[in-house]
Amino acid sequence: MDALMNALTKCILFKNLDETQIAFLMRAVEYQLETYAKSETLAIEGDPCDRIGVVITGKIELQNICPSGKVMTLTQLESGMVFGEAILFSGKHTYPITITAAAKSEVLFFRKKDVVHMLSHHPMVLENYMSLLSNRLFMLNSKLKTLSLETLRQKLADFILKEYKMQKKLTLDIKMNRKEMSEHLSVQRPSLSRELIHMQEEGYVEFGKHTITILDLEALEALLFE
Amino acid sequence: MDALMNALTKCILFKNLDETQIAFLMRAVEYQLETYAKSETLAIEGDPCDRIGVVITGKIELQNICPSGKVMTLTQLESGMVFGEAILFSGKHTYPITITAAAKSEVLFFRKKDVVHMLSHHPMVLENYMSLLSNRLFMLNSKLKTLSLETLRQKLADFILKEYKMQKKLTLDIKMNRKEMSEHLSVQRPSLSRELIHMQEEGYVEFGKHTITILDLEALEALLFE
DNA sequence: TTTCGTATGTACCATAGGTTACCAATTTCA
DNA sequence: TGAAATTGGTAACCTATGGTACATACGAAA
Repeated sequence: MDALMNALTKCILFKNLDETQIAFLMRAVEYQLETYAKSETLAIEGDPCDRIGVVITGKIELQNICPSGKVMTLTQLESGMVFGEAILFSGKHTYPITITAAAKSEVLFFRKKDVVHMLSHHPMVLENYMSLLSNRLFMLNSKLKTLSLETLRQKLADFILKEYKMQKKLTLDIKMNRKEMSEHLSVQRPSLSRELIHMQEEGYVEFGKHTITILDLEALEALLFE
Repeated sequence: MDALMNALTKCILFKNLDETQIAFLMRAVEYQLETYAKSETLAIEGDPCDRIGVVITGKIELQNICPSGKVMTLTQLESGMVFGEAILFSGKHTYPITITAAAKSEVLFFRKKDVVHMLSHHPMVLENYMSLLSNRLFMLNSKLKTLSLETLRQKLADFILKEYKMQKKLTLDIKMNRKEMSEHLSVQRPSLSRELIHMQEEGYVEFGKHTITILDLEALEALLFE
């Protein structure tokens, strides 16, 4: 039970609640604690879904399994992390992906009615749940914006401007090496090198191994709207 | 007040509530009804946001305004439609876009505390709000998946397979003409024609003006995972 | 039927960027 | 310090697709 409470206090749904409050909530609802062996499947795409899961121990993977059998791992979930929270309240009540245990794992499940009970009886849980959905929406939106950039130059400009917003200085420290950077932007490394050089030649930026200096901020911004 | 109730009964937040219930809720919370002239700005990117808006009359536009001044209209909202619902509960409390009135409009605003009041006092509103966020998440997810397809061939395969799922037959009726179809896939019309022909030559499909016949379903699916 | 307009296919070129191979520079480790 | 491994830049090549212009075919109206 220690591991359980440990995971729940880390869980974003119970943020800002202390152990007493969590214990109180848990006594008021039903839940299912299930154990999975390594490589065991929790659910495959299309399976009905009427509850959310909270990872207590182990490691859970969300995967896209193609008809050809190829597996793409989308995310790994660890102790305290939640899945299924959007399916519960959406129109579609089936898993859009496959869920497997990457290690021996314990998962705590709440049915919709119990989730609703917690939401309506504890304002903080409601707030947390809404934050979870909202923040995920924001993240997706920004991913979408990034993906909708057409040229490598635009992707680079977007990347540089985002760093600028975070670092708030014209000479940016770049933690990644070129390989990592190219993967981050999902382009080829030589293509990245080439474009960096072109942008330097054209006076947008100057770069070193682990720095990029913005020379023409406005021009960079303008690139995103061509 | 007639227009107001008319809009609210259409509003997704109050789905499955009758007028009496809506009126009851409205009496329990504060709200602001504001009027905007055509072209008036409700909020610009970066403005603080601590309330959601419901369009009562008129037409509201969500726009992305570039530093260069270029305006991209993202969506038009009409009577009953909601905006700001994700900002309210996300970590960031500023508008990520600009909002303007495309016509003389009335908008009803609820502050966060009033939204929370409605959510926690009426389970149906809670359910509706969650559905709204969840469904939007799903939509974005599927958009993201579509956008992440790299080649025109993959986009086409994805399009055809989606139609197949909906129409559940191998000979698909295509309502759009080529121009509309190319815009839907955001590619050039001649490029689309070219690729359709290649895919026909290679035995994936056969097509006519307003039909596409799937010849090799598995091969089409395989295209998406290359 | 003829004619005009629109939808569609075709052809051609330009270009971005993937792919690969290679070399130089730097780092790491013995 | 020297050798091997890693990293970054360079170059050559190729393909997908955008862009444009044009031809053809079809459908509607006169």
